[in-house]
Amino acid sequence: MKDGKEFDSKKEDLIAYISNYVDDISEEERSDIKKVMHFSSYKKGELIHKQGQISKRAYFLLSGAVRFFYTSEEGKDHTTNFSFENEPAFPYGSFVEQTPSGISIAALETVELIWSSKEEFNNFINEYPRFQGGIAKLLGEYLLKGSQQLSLLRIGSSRERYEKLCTMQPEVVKRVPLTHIASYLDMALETLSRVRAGKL
Amino acid sequence: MKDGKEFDSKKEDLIAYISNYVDDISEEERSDIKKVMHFSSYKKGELIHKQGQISKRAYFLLSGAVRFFYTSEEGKDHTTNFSFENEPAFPYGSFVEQTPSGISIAALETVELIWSSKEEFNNFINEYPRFQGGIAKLLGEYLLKGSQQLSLLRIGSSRERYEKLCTMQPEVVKRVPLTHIASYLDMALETLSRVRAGKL
DNA sequence: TGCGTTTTTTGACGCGGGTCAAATTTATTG
DNA sequence: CAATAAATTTGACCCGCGTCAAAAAACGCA
Repeated sequence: MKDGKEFDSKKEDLIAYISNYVDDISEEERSDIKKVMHFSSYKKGELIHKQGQISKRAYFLLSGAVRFFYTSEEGKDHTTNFSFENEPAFPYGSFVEQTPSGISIAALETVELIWSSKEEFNNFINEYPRFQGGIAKLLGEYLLKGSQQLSLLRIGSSRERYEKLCTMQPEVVKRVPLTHIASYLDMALETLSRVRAGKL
Repeated sequence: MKDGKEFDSKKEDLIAYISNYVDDISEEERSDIKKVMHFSSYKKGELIHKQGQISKRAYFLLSGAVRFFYTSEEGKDHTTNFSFENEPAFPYGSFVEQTPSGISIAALETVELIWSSKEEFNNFINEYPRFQGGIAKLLGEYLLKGSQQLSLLRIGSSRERYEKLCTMQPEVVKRVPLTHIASYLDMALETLSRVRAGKL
C-alpha cells in the first residue's frame, strides 16, 4: 500500500503500454501520469473488485494474475477473463459510467498493481485531451480481444475448445488452476481433466 | 448507388447517432460528415463484405438488417452478430488496421446504408481530431456489447440460450430466419425448432 | 517430514442435444 | 393458382458430456 518514487520505474511499464497508442509522450506527461498512479498489492485469493459495486479505480497489473468472474443466481461461478502483468484489469463499463459492475476480480497469484482513481483519471484526461482517443482505443481493443476470444472458446467440442485455449492463451493453461479454466471454457471440471488425459 | 443531396436527410440519422458521443456538432461539421458519406443499397442475400478481404468502407445502416458470419475450415457457417437500422456494420479491426477480415457481412433483408471510405474517414478525423475519441468510444461500445452478448448467449442449455436471446435481442427473433438464429446460438436448427415448440 | 486440505483423476450412469432422414408447412415465381 | 423451392417441424438413434461419488495426487503449513 506504500506509494513512493521507488515505484516510478514500475510505472514506466504502463507508460510503455500507453505509448503504443499515443505518440511522443513528453517528459511532463510522463511525470503527470506517474502522479496519478498509486501502488497496491493483493495476496492470492483476495478480491480486488466485487460484483455489484461501482468501479472506483482503473488498475494496471505489474505482476501476478487475476481472474474476472460473475456469480449467477444459482450461485455458480462463471469465469469470463484473465489478466496478467502489463495488462489493464478493471470493470471498464462500470468505471466509465459509474454503474454497478456485473463482475468480480480476484487475485490468482500475489498481485502487484498500480491504479488511478476515477477522479484523477478524469482530471488527467481533461488536462491532456489528446490522450482520450488513444486510451479509449487501447481499452477498447483490449476488451474486445478478450470478449472475442471468449466467444471463440465457447464453440466446438470440449476437446476443441481446450486446444484453442492452448494455442490462443498458453499463459492461462500454464498459470491457472483447472477449476477456473473449466469455468472459463464452460465445461465440467471432470470433463476438462479427461480431455487433458486424452480420454475424450 | 446514386448519391445526391436527396439523401442528406437520411444522413442525419448517423449524425444523431454520433452526437451521443461528440458534443455540439457544428453546422460545418455536419456538412463535412455528409460530404464523406455515400449511399448504397443491397438486396436480400447479397454480400456486403467478404471474409478475407480488407475492409475499405465504414458502413452505417439506414434500413434493413445484416448478418455477420465466418466460414470455418470444415465449411460451416458461424453467425457472430446482427446489425439493424441505425447501427454501424463493418469489420472494425480490418478497417482500422487494413488487414484481412475474419468475417463476412450479408444482407438479410433489402438494405439501405451509407458509407465512408477509409481515406475519407481518415481525412475527416485529421480535419476534426476532436471526433476521434468519441468515435473510438462509440465503435468500441457497440462492438463490445455485441461480443459480450454473444458470450452470454453461448452458455446454458439450448432452452436458456434461446430465452436469453428473446429478452436481450427481440428484434433478432422477429426478423431473422431460424437457420441463422440457430447458428448464432450455436445449436442445431432442429434443436432450436424443438425449443420453440416447447418440446425441450 | 507428516498430516490435513485442496486439486486432480477415475468410474458409473443418464440425458440433452447432435445427426440423418423424411414429412409438412411456408415462400417464391411463372 | 399451380408448381417448385425453401424453411420449419417431427421422429429415431446415439454419443458427448454433465452429475454424483470416491480415490489418488499435489500442495501448504506446523
